Amino acid sequence: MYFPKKSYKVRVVKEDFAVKENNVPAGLPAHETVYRALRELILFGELTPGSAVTIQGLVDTLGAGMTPVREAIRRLTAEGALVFQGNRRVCVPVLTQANLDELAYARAAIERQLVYLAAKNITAADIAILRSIDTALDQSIARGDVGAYLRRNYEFHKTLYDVAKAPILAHLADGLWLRFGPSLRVICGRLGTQSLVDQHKQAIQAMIANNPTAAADAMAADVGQGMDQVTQALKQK
Amino acid sequence: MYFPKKSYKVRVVKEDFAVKENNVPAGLPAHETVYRALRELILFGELTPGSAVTIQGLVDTLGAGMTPVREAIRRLTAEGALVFQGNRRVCVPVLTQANLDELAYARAAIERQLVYLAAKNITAADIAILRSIDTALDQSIARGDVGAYLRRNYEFHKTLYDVAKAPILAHLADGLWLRFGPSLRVICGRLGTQSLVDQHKQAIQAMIANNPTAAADAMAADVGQGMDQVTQALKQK
DNA sequence: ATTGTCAGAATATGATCAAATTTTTTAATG
DNA sequence: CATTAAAAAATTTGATCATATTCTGACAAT
Repeated sequence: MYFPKKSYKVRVVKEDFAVKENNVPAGLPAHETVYRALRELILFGELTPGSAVTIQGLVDTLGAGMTPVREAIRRLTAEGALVFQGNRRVCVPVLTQANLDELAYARAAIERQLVYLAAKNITAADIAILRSIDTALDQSIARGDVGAYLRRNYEFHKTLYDVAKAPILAHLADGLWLRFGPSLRVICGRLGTQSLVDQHKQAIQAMIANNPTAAADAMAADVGQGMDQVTQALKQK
Repeated sequence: MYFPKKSYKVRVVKEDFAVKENNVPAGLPAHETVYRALRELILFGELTPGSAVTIQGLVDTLGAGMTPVREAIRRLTAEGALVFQGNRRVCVPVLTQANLDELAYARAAIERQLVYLAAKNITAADIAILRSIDTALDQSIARGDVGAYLRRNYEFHKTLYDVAKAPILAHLADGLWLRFGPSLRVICGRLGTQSLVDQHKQAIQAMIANNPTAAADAMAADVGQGMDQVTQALKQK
């Protein structure tokens, strides 16, 4: 006889102090949870370029099993957010100037098209959302809150990707964020939020004016500015 | 003092009998081997769009353990070569017309820059290699050998990526091949090699003439032609 | 149609073994 | 003796597998 519910309940009861404990699949599979956590660490956390990422370390930190951790690491390695170091170790990549040039080209090309498509689809409600994110972003800059700035900025771009309804291009763009995110984080942490500029308001204006090309140009310029900041900071180091 | 090389050598000699034993990783880790095998299956094998990919199936087929298979699948999912279907199933994605448009844009943009960079680096020896690949490619077409054509064509582009010395862009381009490879394969299998055209010779001429922009344009056109063929074939289905 | 049951596939864990690095020990030389 | 290079042990971490548990879709019975 087979009683899946029953046996599951028994298991939970047996460890019932652990109702929302770690190893009980709340809703998402563990490998997905670990992936998201590690992704956050890379984009916004303390995982700076050069940091070693160990399987055992994540097993301890996140309280997950080996297999899910392993899968999350492979996924992020495939996306370029982590690199193999020949021996079996994995770390957050350190970008060279040539790497940054590649990223700048790719980001400009992909982001331009995404914003072009987004501008053709965009609704008044979407614009309102973008505006509220941009306002929060400005406040983060004024407050000097680097972490909040990084998240808001990402959120702004990500919202446009959603509106574009181009899943492949959005996935590519997301992968590029993962690659230069750690470097951007370090730079901003060093320089603060004072020197930060963007083209978000120009892009919003162009979208309101129903001018996709102008919006695309604005965001391509925005991306270019961001990459330039990283490049400049890298030179001075 | 610490000399990793030395101690490594000693270790290898000590166990040198266990060269190709069963669960002893001969040269590459199992997860890497499985990844490459699965990648080949997707690019050139019988894994057509829509095919289901099961963990058990690969465990049986490739004679590997579950964990390495799992890792390979996650990697290829992150690269877009496979997709999750919400429930725990994984399959080779079926591309929509919109997807193909996204891919056409991304491939043209990335490939153009890669060829531009390659043309600036290229040596006479590289040109000779490209020519020999292109000759073999033409012979494959004449023979009507679809499998060989696909491999040669990939090899031609891949060689240019190497010459470009732009690892991030090359990785992106590689990921795009994985996405449209299965569709290309199906189309070629259906239509044969008769209608196949490319811009390889024009690109080679431009590189010999030391004209990176012309070479980049030629290969962007080549990519465009390829994507058009897939688009046309998809419409007729 | 709804519910219950089941087989099969996916998820996840911990154990085990192999590989890489650090630390310690040993030996040799000036 | 001190210094330093090599070897050996110890530690940490990665790779793999066997196994237990959970989930899903299909099918049968009402």
